[in-house]
Amino acid sequence: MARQRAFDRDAALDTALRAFWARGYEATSIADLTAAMGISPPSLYAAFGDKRRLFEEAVARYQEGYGAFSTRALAEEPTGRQAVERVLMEAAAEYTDPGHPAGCLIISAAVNCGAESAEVEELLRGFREASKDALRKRIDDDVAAGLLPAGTDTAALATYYAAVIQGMSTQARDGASRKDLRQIAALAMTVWP
Amino acid sequence: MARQRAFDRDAALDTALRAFWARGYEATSIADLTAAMGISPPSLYAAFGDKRRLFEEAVARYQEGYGAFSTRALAEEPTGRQAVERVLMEAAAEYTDPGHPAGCLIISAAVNCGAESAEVEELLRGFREASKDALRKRIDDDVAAGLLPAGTDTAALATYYAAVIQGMSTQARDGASRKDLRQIAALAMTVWP
DNA sequence: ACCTTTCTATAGCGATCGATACAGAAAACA
DNA sequence: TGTTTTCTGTATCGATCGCTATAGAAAGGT
Repeated sequence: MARQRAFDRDAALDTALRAFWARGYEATSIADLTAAMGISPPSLYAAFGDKRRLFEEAVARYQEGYGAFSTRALAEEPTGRQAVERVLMEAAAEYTDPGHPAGCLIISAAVNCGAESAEVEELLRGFREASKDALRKRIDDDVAAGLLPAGTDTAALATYYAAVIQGMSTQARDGASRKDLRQIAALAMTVWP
Repeated sequence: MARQRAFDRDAALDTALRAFWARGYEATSIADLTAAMGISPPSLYAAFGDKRRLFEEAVARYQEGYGAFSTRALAEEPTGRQAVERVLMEAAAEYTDPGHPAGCLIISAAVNCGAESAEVEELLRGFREASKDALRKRIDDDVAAGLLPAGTDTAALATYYAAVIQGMSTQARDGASRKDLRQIAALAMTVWP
């Protein structure tokens, strides 16, 4: 028996996610967010807590949506090689999709953080490390399956592909085309032992 | 016939450069800078103009100092291949030097900028594009010298190596070791045609 | 129609942002 | 030593930061 919310919480969260994606955590002010979401500060705080929790929720939504291609590729492809190749190719497509900001939110949204939001930077850093570990586990599978020679330095390979993906995100934010990123991905796959 | 500056302008600029390098342009406040440089705001403004000009001067100093290894490598090595390999190997060393902040200032100091400092972001973006062009010109030399087959997509190679370098910077800022970066560099060189 | 509850918008909180007005202090010249 | 000039620190400017107190508006239950 009470008044109900006048805005679509999910749509507002998606708008906030895109704002953080485009400009980063600290550079996106509450005023920017409320203007983009079409609501006033008290509505934002009532629905999402505070700026940090809104960001964390936006990151979670990103991981389940725009950024889920990576987890899907690693889970669905039969071999580590195919999984890595698909991650790279889908990243090339996703990072240059004109329907949303360029690059990867996890990689680029909390790079320049002051001391007060160092924890936000650390949060994304943790997700990046988790992605690298996921790559490595999948490459380890190929060693276990005999598709890669025993003794292959899978950690080095995973670090290499993580770096390539992060470079692709930076290139995309600098204006590289989908074709540019596909060529990076194709060249990076020639490294596979 | 007047009072002279009580602080070392060069040392203060180096301190500011390191602060920007560690936290980024917007996240480094005037209060942070004056505290690190050991001077008061009026002294900073008298010596360097304003925050943006101080940053631009810090970037110029970076390019002539910590970041000059890249220009040197491209100029001094006899072939494009050796030049690119040396850039990657020296980047691995430089990005993880414990004597200064990790990674590359040009790549990481102006990623999350608000609308008001978009020009700063654009400045570094331009330097990144110039670096990529310099890589390409050096790779073109190898095609002209017959070291690479005619018709080699040198732009794609340059974009690839630029992406790898940017990924190395991100990895270094995330805590990767010098050995990690050397392995990325070595793997990246196996792509060379 | 009334009451209760939760949403909404306006306005403003203290803190910090980049940048300065002001006055005192120090160095080179007379 | 006195004058001039520029540097120095304190204290503060208006604007913006993240966030919230307050009061009015809207929706469900009776």
